[in-house]
Parts: sequence; C-alpha cells; structure tokens
Amino acid sequence: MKKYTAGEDSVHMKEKITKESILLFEKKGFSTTSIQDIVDVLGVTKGTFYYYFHSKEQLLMDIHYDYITTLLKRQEQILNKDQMSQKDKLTENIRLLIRNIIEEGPSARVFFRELRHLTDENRDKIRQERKKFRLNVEKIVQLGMEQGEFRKSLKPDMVAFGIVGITNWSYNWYQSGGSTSPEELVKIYADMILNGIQN
Amino acid sequence: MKKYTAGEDSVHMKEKITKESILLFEKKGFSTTSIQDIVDVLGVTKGTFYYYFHSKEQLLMDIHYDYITTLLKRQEQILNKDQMSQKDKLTENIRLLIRNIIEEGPSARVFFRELRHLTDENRDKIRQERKKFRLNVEKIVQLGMEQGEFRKSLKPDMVAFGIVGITNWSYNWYQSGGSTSPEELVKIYADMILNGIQN
Amino acid sequence: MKKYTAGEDSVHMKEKITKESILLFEKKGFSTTSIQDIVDVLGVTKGTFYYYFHSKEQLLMDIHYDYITTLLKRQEQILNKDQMSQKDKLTENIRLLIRNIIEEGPSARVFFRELRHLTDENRDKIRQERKKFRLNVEKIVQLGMEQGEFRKSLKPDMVAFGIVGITNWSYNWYQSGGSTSPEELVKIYADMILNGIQN
Amino acid sequence: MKKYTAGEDSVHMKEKITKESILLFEKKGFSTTSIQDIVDVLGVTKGTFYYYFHSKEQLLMDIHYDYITTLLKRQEQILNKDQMSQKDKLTENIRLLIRNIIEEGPSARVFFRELRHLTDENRDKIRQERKKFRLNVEKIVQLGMEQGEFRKSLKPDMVAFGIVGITNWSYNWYQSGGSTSPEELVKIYADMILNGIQN
DNA sequence: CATGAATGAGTGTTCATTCAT
DNA sequence: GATGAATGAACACTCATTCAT
Repeated sequence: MKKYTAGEDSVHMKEKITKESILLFEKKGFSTTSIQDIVDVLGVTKGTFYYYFHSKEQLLMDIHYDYITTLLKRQEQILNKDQMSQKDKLTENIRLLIRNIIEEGPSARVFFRELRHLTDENRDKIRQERKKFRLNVEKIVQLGMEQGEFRKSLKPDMVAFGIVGITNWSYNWYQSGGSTSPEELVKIYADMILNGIQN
Repeated sequence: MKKYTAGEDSVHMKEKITKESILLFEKKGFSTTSIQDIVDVLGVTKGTFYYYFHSKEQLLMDIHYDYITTLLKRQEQILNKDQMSQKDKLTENIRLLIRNIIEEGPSARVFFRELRHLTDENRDKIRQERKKFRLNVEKIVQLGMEQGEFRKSLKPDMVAFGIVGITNWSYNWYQSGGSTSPEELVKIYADMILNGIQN
Repeated sequence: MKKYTAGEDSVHMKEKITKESILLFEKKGFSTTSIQDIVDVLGVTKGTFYYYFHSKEQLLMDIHYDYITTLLKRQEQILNKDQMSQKDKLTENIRLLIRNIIEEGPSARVFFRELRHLTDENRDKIRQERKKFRLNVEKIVQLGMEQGEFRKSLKPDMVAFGIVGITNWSYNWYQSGGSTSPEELVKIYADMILNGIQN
Repeated sequence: MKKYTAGEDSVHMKEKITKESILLFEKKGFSTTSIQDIVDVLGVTKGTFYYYFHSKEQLLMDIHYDYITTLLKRQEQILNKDQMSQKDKLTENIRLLIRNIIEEGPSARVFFRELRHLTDENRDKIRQERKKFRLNVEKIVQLGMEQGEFRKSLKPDMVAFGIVGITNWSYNWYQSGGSTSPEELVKIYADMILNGIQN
C-alpha cells in the first residue's frame, strides 16, 4: 500500500490524514472531531482533505474497511491450515482477535466504537464482514463438535458470540504495559474457553 | 406532588423526556440526536427540556447513573447471600448482567455506547461504579479459588474481565424473540465459564 | 417611601426586588442579569417578580426614575435659596452631584450605564429630566455672568457640560475608602472650576 | 495579499465587518446587536463572521484595542516634544481627547460604553492601557507643579481624573454640526482647566 | 495539489414572559 | 400573593461542504 519512498515527506498525504484521524477519533470520538481538527494537526487546509476524501464519513468507512479486511485475511490463513485441529484453530482465532486489538489499539477502538456513524449502507457492509468472521468461528466450533473435540451439547452460534465477546471486550480495558502480556492473555482466555467447551 | 392516577398523562414530564431520549439515543446515537428531536416526539418545546435538565449531558449522565446504580444494588443482594457458594454467586452475577441487558435493552445500549459523551468528571464517576461491579466479580473468583471451588492457577482480574466481556457483549447482538431465550443464554454462558474455571 | 414597619420581613417585596436588582445590575450589567438571577437571590420565583413589575424594563425605568427624581428635588432646594450667590450655588450643585454618586454608588452606576436598555419612550423621558438638571446648572452660570461673578466670555452651555462631565465621570473611578474623601473631592473640583471661570 | 485597487469592493471583509459592527454597536448597543444583525448589513452569512473572528467578544476587544492603542500612540508624540511647556502639553492632551472622540464618533462611544462586555481578562488589559494614558496626564500636572507652571496645592491624580472626565464626557453629548466647533470646544475647556489650575 | 473564503443548515442553550392553579 | 410549568423566539457558535483560483 505504501510504495517505496525516500523520506517522510513523500509519504502520501492520504495515509497521513487517515493515520492522524484515527488518533483523533480515538481520543475525541468521531462526531466530536472536526475536519478542522484533523487538518490542523497536519498543517494543511480543509481543501486538502476534500481532495482526498469525498466526505468525513468516507474516511471513517475506509478505516472500518481496512480493519475488517485485514482481520478477515488473517483469519483465512488460519482456516487454510487443513491439518490443524479445531481446538488449535480456535486458539489461533482467539490469538488473532486479541493481538489485533492490542497491536492496532487506536484503529481497533475506532472500529468498535464508531460503527454507528457510517451511513446505513456502509454500516450494513461492515456488519456483513464482521458476520463472516463470526460465522467462521462458529463453523470451527461446529466441526469441533462433529469431530468429538468439543461437547455435543453446545450451541455453536452462542459459543461464537461468547468467544468474540470475551476477546473483543478487551478493547475497553486492555492497557499495554500492564501486568499481563498479550500472549499471556491469549493463553488465559484460550484455556478458559477450551476448558469450557471441550469434551 | 404526583397524585395517584391511572393513566399515561399523569407520568411526570421529566420521566417522559428520559424515556423517549433513551429510545432516540439508542436509535440515532447521542450526538446525532438533537434536543429538537427529543421534544418533537413529545410535542413540547425546547424550553420544557431545559426546565428539567441543565444540559443534554446531564440527561445522559442521569441515564448512566440510573443504570449502574440499579445494577450495583442488585449485585449487592447477591453478595449478601452468605450461605451461597461462590459458583452460585458467579452464576447469579452472570444472570444479572445478561438479564439486565436484555430487559433494559435500550438503556443498556445507551449505557455501553455513549459513555464517551459524558464530561470527564462524570465519565470518571461512572467508570468508578463500573469498576466496583467488576471488582466484586473478581472477589468472588478470588474466594472461589481460596475455597477450592475454582482452579488455583487463575488470574482473578483477567477472569473477571472475561466474564463481563462475554456477558456485556450481548448488548451488541442479542435480539429478543430469537431462538435462544434469556434464561437459556444464562445457562449456556454460566456453564461455559464454570467449566472453564472450576477445579 | 418606606413606611414604618416592625421588622425586616415586612419590608415590601417590591423594594427588596429593586434593591437586589440594583446590586446585580451594577455587578453584571442589565442585559446579563436574568430575572432568574434576581429572584434566586431573594428565594422567590419568577411569578413573584411579574406580580410587581410588568417587565424587566419597567424595573430599570423605576430605578432611573427614582434616581433622577431625587436628584432634581435636591437641586430645587439649592435653587430656592434666593440669597445665595451663584458661585455658592454652583459649588452646591457640584457637591450634590459628587455626593449623590458616591452615596448612591450602585444606583448611580446603573443610572449612568444602563440608560440604553430603556425603551425609546422611557429613554427620552429620562433624558429630558437629565436635561432639566443641566439647564439649571447652565442658568446659574448665565446668572453668574450677568451679575459679574463669572467671566463674560464664557459659553454657559459648554461650561455646564464641563461641570456635569467632571463630576459625573467620578462614577467610573471613585472608590470609597481611598485617599480622597468625598468632601475633599468636592472642594478640589469646586475650586478648580470656580478658578477656571470666575472674574 | 491585498492588491492595490481603487474601489470599495477591495476593502477586506474583516475591516468591513468591524466598521459596520461599530455602527451597529453604537446604535443598538453591543448586547442587543446580534451577529445576524451584523452579517445582514453586509449581505454575508454568519459563517463568514466566524471565519474572521473567534467570537463576538473578540470583535469588541479588537475595537477597544485599536481605539486605545491609537490614542496612546498619539499621546506619545506629544510627550516626546521636549521643549514644550507643561501647559501646552496639557492643552495638546485635551485637544487629543476631544478631537479623537469627535472624529472617531461611533468608535469612541462603543469604547466608552461597552467595556463591560469584555471578558475579565480583556477588560483588565484595556483598563491598564487607559490607566497609562491617565497617568501620563497626571505626570504632566506633576511636572507643571514642580516647574512652577501650576499651583503647588493641587492633587495631580484628582486633577487628571477631572481632565479626562470633562473631556471624555463629551462622547455623551457632543454633536457634530452644532454651534460649537471641535476646536472651539478644545479652547474653551483648555482655557477653563488651565485657568483653574495655573499659578 | 492545495488554498482561502464563504455558505447554510443546524446545535445547545438562554430567557423574558404567560398563565392556570 | 405566589408558584411551577411551559412557551417561543432568539442567540452565539460550529461545521461539513463547496468552489474559484
């Protein structure tokens, strides 16, 4: 996405705008952040913003789209590992969700908080992608039940909701530099969930 | 001051405003809902709104305060049951969280989504109360570990975050009238969590 | 104006409102002081205010009217002293203007600052009364010139404007408790003016 | 940035806004003049106003600041004339005060009437500058006393207040086109004051 | 590519005033 | 005499967006 360039200055303005916007949206919220706020940080004018984006909403959509697209791509890589057990696939999904939130901090928080400010149409698009992710988790549970890795009595959809809930919720509270490392957290939750559902 | 009456009209204006605002905030979001939107629904004027509330933010604070206060009161009733096992207390907390979200639907969604629009001071107040709730859950886990009900290897704070995550997340997706009843959901999650952490 | 009464409580509400309003108008300005501000100080409600006054403007008019009426009455007493020289009459007028401003502090400041907030009609009325006062000063100068007390070359109208200017201006700066007493100030200005215009 | 042009249209919008605002503030008063009133006169929209000014108060501050700054600059020119007698310097100061009020008519009236509507901070700033002007007058009186031009018995601070009072008051009543020209008025007041204080 | 100027619709809030009780 | 509730018009200010240059 970012082509090779010699120095900072040549980084494309559109990326700069997106990056700074994410930080502002995280700190102040989407609706409370004005275009003026954004361009002030970059030392440019509003005209510049509108040269790169049709609207404020389009910028928010781009942020959402990038986040969910990346997430789905990474999930696909897990799903493609044919020889992996469902248990391990589930663990990998838990790892993906948690690490992505922690590593993408600001983007993640904007992604989870500001969905409502998309247009109906765009909101539906993002929701569909998020649903795809969840259904993939559900499928792993389903397969794990059929293959005897998980208990037969489970309701896979509810389990999937539980898994994304427990992991996604961390965007609300996880702080880098605390006493629990990302990988520790992954272990704790994977352990808890697998113990909770396995045969 | 409020005499006993049978009908709708006697409900105090302040309560009406609060009730309708919650519905609008849920549907359109706090910052996208104008005072005009609110008073239009009630067929009154903006002056009336400001007769009962200092500001739009105060209304939001009232909603938050009511929600968390009620929740804490109900939690206290559980904590007071001295003869109850920690397992059962945890189950009761899960039940409380889930049922409250489902029963208070719109209020719950406003509570979880619009915290950011409170002033710094009020946001801190609400966060403190939410923290109290979570620490009470943590304490149950702690006691359960000491009394041999739960595994010794757990990190009670992380477990508590997991529990509120899995339950609270339901505000995002649970729809009344679906295939899983509130009580079924409670059972599923309580089962999953207890299996996940017990000895 | 205030009839004999046994205690504080029986002082008529209308006077209380007027008194407190003057203090508030002085401190915050007429347009920045709300009826609510006024009634809050007195612990009553807005209805009470409107029982005694048709409008906020009427209250302001009352304050203006009281001030200028009192001033004119006191001036009349000076003018009636037939055997007094014009010099002494002028000195007495200077004393009246200065002492009234200092003694009526808040009322005086409201009187000089808030004229503009009267309706056109009322503003004209007050201006007429203020003009009467000034013309009386002018007449003293005129008589003094004719009787050889003051220089023949004076323009009585300009002198009168000068006299009210020098004295009225003190509402802007005079502070009780400073190094110059009211009576000293009277002496200084009377001296300066009389030296400035006498034969 | 502003190229040379012959006509009205090329005057910068900010100056136009300031000019028209002064006229409106003079006629209707600051608090009674709305931003809408201002922009209506100019045939632009409120957004345009806020493109040039942060707030209504900033515009008022600009007006005040311009007025007092110009006045102080002109006073400095008088003070710098080393060979001039204190008497003449005083006369020049009287001339400056009166002519400035008459020539800047509307600005002067806004300056004298609307100080109260500045924020506390700005009001203090303007008051400090006004004080500088007055202290400079006081100094002239002081020097004139020491050099034997004025009577030894004077109180320079009270005399200075008297001088600015007598002159500034003219903003209340002086009307161009009346029977007394600005220069005549200067002569009359200078004469009166100097006679009043000289040895 | 980028700017500066302008728009126009909307926002939260204030407040003098009214009036039934 | 006094209250509490409600009105409605106005206000300062914001902001996403447009567009000629």
